[in-house]
Amino acid sequence: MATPKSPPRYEQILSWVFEKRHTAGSLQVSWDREDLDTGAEVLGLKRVKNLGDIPYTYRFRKDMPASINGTAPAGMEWIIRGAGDGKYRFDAIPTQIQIVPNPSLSVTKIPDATPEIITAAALNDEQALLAKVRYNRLIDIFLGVASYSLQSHLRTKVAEIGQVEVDEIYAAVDRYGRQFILPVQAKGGSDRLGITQVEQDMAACDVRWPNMICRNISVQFAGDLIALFDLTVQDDRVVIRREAHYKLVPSNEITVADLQSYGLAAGPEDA
DNA sequence: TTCTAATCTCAGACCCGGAC
DNA sequence: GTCCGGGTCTGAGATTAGAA
Repeated sequence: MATPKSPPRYEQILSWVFEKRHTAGSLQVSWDREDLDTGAEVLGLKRVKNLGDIPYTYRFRKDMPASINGTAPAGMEWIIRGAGDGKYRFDAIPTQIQIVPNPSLSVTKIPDATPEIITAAALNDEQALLAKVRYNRLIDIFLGVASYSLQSHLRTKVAEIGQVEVDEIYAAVDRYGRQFILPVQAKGGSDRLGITQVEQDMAACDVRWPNMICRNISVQFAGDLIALFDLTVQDDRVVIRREAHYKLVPSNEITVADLQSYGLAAGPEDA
């Protein structure tokens, strides 16, 4: 009989930290970076050279190990939040809905204005997605505002959270002169969008642009469509304020019937 | 057996804050 | 103002699993 495969090193270490720090009934479990080293040592595992990769993996890439999530009260799940430099906290929060494109939503065709050279040169899905959103002004179309790309891959430090990265930041103004700051996360490949990401983006914008209204935008490829989400956090849950699907096509493929089928877009002031 | 996809891991880039 | 070290995350190579 084959020996059952042991869980990956990251999972064993994180589970050990949780088990060591968790007390029955508690909904918050604080721990720090050094615990990961201790865990590896106690478990007789090779030391992980990049300790920060462990929490990052279970915050943004993978599901929380079942050995940890299994201890959450009914209807809840554990997430990892930053709690300052080198400090983290497991928080039990209501089970999150997956932010995935709704297949029953209508599709709006947009004349594709992406320069061919950009499409050809994009190195990965995320880069291609952000370029298509930028060149086709999908943020403007989605929110009904005039938006301007401010910075790509903004990295900043937020007290109580730690380092935060936003894929792209837009500044925008609506017809009433209200100014918005729009953190945009492009999701593709194995990355997933969760409450941690949305909270971090909002916190970063709050620190850097306290006088502007923050709107969290997520963009995803959905087959040949681009899905845009306006997200927020309510009662510890990421919720979709608005969602729209766009298909970039040559302009001669858009018919009058297509145009007549589109309703009037709601701007952020209508949401 | 070979190929492909998924997963795991870590070197290096980068940001930030503290020390000087 | 500059340097340096700590911390975080990306991107990609290595490894493993599954399919053909």
